Amino acid sequence: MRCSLSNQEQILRLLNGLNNQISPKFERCTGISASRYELLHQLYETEEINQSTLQKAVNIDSGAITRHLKLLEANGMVTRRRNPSDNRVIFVRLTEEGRKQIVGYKKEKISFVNQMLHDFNPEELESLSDMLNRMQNNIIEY
Amino acid sequence: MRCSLSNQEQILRLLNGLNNQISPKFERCTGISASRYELLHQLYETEEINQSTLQKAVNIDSGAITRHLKLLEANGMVTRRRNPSDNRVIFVRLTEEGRKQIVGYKKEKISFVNQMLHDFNPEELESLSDMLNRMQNNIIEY
DNA sequence: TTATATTTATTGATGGGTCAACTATTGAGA
DNA sequence: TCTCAATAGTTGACCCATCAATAAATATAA
Repeated sequence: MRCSLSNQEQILRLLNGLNNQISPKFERCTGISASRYELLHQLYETEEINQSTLQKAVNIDSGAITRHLKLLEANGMVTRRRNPSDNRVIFVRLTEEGRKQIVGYKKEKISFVNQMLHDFNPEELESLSDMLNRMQNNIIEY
Repeated sequence: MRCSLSNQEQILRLLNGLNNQISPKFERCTGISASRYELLHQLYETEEINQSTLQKAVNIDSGAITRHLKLLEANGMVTRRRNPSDNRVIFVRLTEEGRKQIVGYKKEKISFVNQMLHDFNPEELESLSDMLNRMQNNIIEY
């Protein structure tokens, strides 16, 4: 019944539950985790990028970025080199192999998303996207 | 720019990013993790409940339930006993101490959620809640 | 009854995330 | 110039989730 939960409180519960459901299913369907996919996708769109801007784009901790990239490098998906003019930063880029692989991942991702949102019309997608962004902004200072 | 991402694909990215943001912030503000809160809340609403129905309500793995409860039991928040008429199942209930504590958590949670959704009108909440549920249903078979 | 299947809970291995402490490099001001 | 602050990345400790393998109790069917 859950009658004692306000609509607002429900949202949080739904979000958390939904994410717990999505993560393993996404990975099963696509062969890659959602964060890892976003990371690769980000790399796919730019020639070369440093880790801290990558981190901001993907919304995970810099420690997590480091570990992802070390693994991807070991798997030959990515190469890294220091910025010669600033030895603190590291430039990351996809290898040829990596560029090929991500195409396959993208296909799987799209088909997963299509299923998940198959009954959403464009206005709903727009509105959902807007609301998610607003939530994120509303807690940005915490 | 992210021009190459369809609206549908964006949603998944937003959801993942949002959850990564929410989890630590929720915990900082309320003093408890979102899943743990839901678990306690569920217990708050029923006298006594067994772990497998608890698991379905909170949407996490049964292993996670076990570990949460062991910790909560160690902290004196819950008690557990076997069902005398079926020794496989374990009944869980809040202690008096637990009931007191959760009231405080609930206050913190509500204020967090109020901030996160402060600019949402009732129709939006309704619609958001509906869409999240639909997404969950759409991937239920995966 | 006895063998088999199902259900409930637990545990270990693994992966992904945070935070905080640390190193190394660069930048800026006295 | 020299010191101090800021920035980029790495690492270890920790939490929370999944999955797969297990144990124990019960249900089912031959």
